[in-house]
Amino acid sequence: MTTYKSDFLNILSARGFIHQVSEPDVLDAKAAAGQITACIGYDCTAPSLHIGHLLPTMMLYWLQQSGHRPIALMGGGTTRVGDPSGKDESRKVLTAEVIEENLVSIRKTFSKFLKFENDGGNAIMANNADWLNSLNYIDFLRDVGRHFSVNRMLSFDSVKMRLERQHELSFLEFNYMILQAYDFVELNKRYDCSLQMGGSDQWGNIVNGIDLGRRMNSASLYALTAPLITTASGAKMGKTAAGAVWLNADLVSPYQYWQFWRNTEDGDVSRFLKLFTILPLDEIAKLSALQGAELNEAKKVLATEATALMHGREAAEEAAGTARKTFEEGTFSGSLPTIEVARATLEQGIGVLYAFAELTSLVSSNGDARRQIKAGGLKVNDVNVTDEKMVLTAKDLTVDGAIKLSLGKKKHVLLKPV
RNA sequence: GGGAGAGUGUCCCGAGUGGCAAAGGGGGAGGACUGUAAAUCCUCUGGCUACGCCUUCGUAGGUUCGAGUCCUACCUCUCCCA
Repeated sequence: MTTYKSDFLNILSARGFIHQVSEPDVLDAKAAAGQITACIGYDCTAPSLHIGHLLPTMMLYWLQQSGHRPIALMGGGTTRVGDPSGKDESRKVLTAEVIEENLVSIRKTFSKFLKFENDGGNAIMANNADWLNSLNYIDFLRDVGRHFSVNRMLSFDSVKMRLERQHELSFLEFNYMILQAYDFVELNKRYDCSLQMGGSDQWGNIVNGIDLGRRMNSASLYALTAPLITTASGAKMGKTAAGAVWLNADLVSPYQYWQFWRNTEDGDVSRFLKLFTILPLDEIAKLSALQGAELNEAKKVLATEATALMHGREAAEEAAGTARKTFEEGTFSGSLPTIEVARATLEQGIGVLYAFAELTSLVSSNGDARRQIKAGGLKVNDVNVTDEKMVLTAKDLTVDGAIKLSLGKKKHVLLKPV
């Protein structure tokens, strides 16, 4: 591991955030000498960030913690274009309204990690729509476009992949890298931002910005990218059956979020503790030394710490408690996901198929419910369902006044009469 | 505008060229084994009021006892030429 002079790079390096850095020595000296300003760009393609955004966001966190100034750049303008990097299909063009809604929804997430001015900090929230939307085409081509060589743009991976696989790459998307490069230069002008960070797939885009800055303003800009995180078994991180692991609590509850981290593979625990929690490294070292089944303790710490960072300490403890009761004590906690049913409906009796497929959506259809029953995957109050004609009534209410429906070992929903 | 090719089970990739919901893989789900892990093994992965019925191969028609497959028109995409 390289040793740096600046706290910032030392922390990132020690915790495993660094994949590539341009001119590491120069950047290090600059960060050691005084405050630097760095930015990370975020798409507004969805109403919430997901786990994949967490890594770059943690870099902004450490940046601020080590005395520098972070900029969260919202892609209100660039999202209207669409980044072709890493995608072999054109993205649907989003309307300005949707982008604006997404932007507002995403914004809240950053205040969990960064202190903005209204919160006594120095972090900046920028939106590239502020300068991109009003660009004049001809002026832009003359000022910025002339610095780009199409020959070189064609050689970038994001472009090459589309061409090689004979997929369409629209001129709109082809311009994305120019806009992102321009963003960097603009942030440099406005806020003296000299470093852009991002995932490893952003390297090409960021380097373009560095070149453009040098040509337009003789500015010295730097790039730092984080490694692409895959799980120990090689899968891309952050996808579950239900889709992406979102950061907004209304899309993925703190309990589900906690579960996501709890189910981390053994081989990832140490790495994830360093990347996704802010625990001191010596403590992480201790946790990582645990072997075999004891590693589960480390996973719980990982889950609770990561959840606390995102959803607050209280929600994290509650999720941990719910998990403990559900998995270790065999009882259940009222904070499991709950579906309410009218008491009268329950009095009349509810078919199991209906309960699982319609009420709780644990399974996707009656047919799916039947299959799961056959496979022994459905449980009512921890007892396997064997008869698909079984009817749930008030008699099935436990002492806690609810019926616990389970799919497999991990997914539980409470049915509560009201 | 001219020429060539592609669109299949609504998660993805992909066989299928007149006859059974349509091979195979990935991904996913459940079970077994475990530690709420990984690996491995087994099962499943269109819908329903279910020994039957309905819906599905880009869209709309047509030929046929029968169409993913043949014909016609159209849509979308890719490549080459202009």
